Amino acid sequence: MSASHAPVPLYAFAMPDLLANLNPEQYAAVTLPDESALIVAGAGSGKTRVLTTRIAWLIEGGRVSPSGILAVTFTNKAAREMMTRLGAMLPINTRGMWIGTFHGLCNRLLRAHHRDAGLPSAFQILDSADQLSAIKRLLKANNIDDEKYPPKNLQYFINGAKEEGLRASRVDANDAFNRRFVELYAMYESQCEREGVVDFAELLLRSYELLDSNRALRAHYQQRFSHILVDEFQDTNRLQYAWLKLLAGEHSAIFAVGDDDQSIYAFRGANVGNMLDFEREFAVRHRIKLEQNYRSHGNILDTANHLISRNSRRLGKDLRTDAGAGEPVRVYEAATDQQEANWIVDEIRALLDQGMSRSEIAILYRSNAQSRVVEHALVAAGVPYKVYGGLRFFERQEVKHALAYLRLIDNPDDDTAFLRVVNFPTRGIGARSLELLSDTARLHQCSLAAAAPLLTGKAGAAVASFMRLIEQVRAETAPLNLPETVEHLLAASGLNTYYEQEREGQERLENLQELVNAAAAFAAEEGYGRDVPARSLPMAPGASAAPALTDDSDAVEVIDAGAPLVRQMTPLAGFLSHASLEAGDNQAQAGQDAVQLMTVHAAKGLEFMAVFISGLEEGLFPHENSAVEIDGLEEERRLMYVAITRARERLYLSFAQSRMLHGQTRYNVRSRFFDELPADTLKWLTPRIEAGARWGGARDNAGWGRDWFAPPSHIETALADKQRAADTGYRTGQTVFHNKFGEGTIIGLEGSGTDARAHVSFQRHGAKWLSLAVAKLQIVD
DNA sequence: GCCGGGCTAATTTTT
DNA sequence: TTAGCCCGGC
Repeated sequence: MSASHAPVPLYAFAMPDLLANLNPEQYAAVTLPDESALIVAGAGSGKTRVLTTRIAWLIEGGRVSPSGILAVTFTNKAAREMMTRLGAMLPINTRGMWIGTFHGLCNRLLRAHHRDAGLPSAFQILDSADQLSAIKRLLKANNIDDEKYPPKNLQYFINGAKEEGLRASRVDANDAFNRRFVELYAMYESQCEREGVVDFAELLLRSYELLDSNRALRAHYQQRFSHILVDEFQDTNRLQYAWLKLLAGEHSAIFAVGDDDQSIYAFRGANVGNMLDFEREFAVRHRIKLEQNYRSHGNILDTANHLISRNSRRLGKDLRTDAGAGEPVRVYEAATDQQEANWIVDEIRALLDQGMSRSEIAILYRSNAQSRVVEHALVAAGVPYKVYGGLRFFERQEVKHALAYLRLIDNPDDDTAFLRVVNFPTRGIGARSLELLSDTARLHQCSLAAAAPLLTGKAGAAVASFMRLIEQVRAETAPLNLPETVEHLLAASGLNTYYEQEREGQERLENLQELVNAAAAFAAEEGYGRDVPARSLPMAPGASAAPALTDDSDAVEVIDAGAPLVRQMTPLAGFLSHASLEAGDNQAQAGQDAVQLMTVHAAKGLEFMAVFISGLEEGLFPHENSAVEIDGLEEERRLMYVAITRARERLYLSFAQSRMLHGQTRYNVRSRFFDELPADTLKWLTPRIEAGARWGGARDNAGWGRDWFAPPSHIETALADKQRAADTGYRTGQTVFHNKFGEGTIIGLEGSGTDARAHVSFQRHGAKWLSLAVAKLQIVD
């Protein structure tokens, strides 16, 4: 019998320990009754601690068994952290618990119920790059002009639609261009279906639909997960919110933790509004604010509080600290970006001399391109540094090649994988042969692998020999465990030989060997014995195939009584999922103790003793593109807020009068954020010159962006006429022209009057929400 | 099939 | 400025 039916207190006597050292707000949050609650957790307020302690407290008090918990995060790192901390608090095995990322948990769900979800048992996950190449292939196969329908945009469009919960059949299409997009979306869906692959958004949407359409399954999970805990709630998109709501049902309690002031991912679909929707729709009675900050000194917090108070529509929050005021926030104005970089390096050297370690120092910037100057200065000064945001392990080409072979072994219909390695290493299968093959496949509506035997002639022979290779590797690896399978494949595929002969192949070879290690580590971590073949399900017969859950309640029991659901995956399928869902470390160089360089976005969730925020110039930070985005300036301000609150003791702000950008010297004005910071926490190292004095005339905050992107007057006039003509004058499906982003299609409209917004899918810039009052959109007929 | 020149575009990013 | 992509030539 599963533990879920008999929750038993584990260590009742340990409870005081668990709750010791919590401040009153934290305590209140952790010990809330069994109903939905919103925890507004400020930066550095012990958010993760509250989340994990809440879980521990629920389990310990016998309110729920570990299997009744579902805890969801956005990143694998956060999920791991939660499991580690929980494991330290309670003597339980956290591995079997449903703690993971949205995508990871959805993957688990779909593996367990792949049949009900309409997926093959060995379905594979496309990462963004795979998805893009699948889309390119789709366009090519159907002779579609990729100038007119850029693959990137189609990808954006498809993912955007999925994240709104919309299948192609339900997307609005009013003009020919838009209809074509929807049509391509539908074709993409059937291509994925045929190949047995799902993209990231599909994991979410598919599992949402699975629960939505299958009453028994839904009831089962709703009942099972009586407590759902969500981290970084402000980052959830609409589909994730809907998914949570569906899973919670009528009776489960959602413990949502988030910070509206740290919402910086609107551009990828995050909807802060989910916080208020949640309060309303779940009749939340408890909103608890965690405002006690354990990270930063007073001056730093005051600076952050003051800045963010400028934002409207906040839930409202002021961070406080028991630490003293500490050092003032130092501000430096440089003549050039190079001088700015040199100053930063000088200050860093002073900090290092004082004994601060390099890894406690971070240099933050708004966009990646800004790292170059700083890197130069660091190299010149001989200061070791680490840049975050490079290629990750599973994204390296040699690793992707190897994974493609593994995928083919598991699922030969995976055309993305097929095309990636059919001629790598080269085996004389050129573009001509592949064209023939893909024509054949299209004709028979089948995968490339399935079409291979139908191909005749020289091309047919070459492809057949490749298929024999795959077949042979498949047979040879049947008895092998996961790392052995990878090892064998590296040899049999010719990848090893290829990189051995390659002049600069040494590092790639090492990465391939590292892949074997990663496979071994994965197998060990998941508890697969060395004798478990990579493509077998180590379960009792009968339970190996996930029972199809229909409206038969007996079948539901089988799942609960069986082994953990993760075992519904073979080691290989699990490893491939792992590779797609967790691309690995995001750091370029490995260096031991190094100064940390990253974008502000990448710094979210981290903290450092000393933080430098560089490039604080109008157009850069706040970024000029944000000017035309809905609430763009407020999001930039939140971004600045996140940046400031990363610092524990030292905070340095800097900007440069001129900066090399896009090969040209740009002359910038200091960021408006300086005018929004409190004067008494700042210490100007260079003379502070009042805004406007240098450039003549005050800046117009209200018209953020208006001057910069004013379209030609004839467009403005035409637009004004149309706006006067009827309401906003826009409708979805219309093709519009934007002065900066070019042509796009309106895929959604919201609000009215000055608040009216349009969701526009641009051909070259992706989908953006634009304020109709600010952005000038010309209707193209 | 590979190399290199020319063209283009250049926020932020996890899964 | 520079990185990535495409196309043309060998």
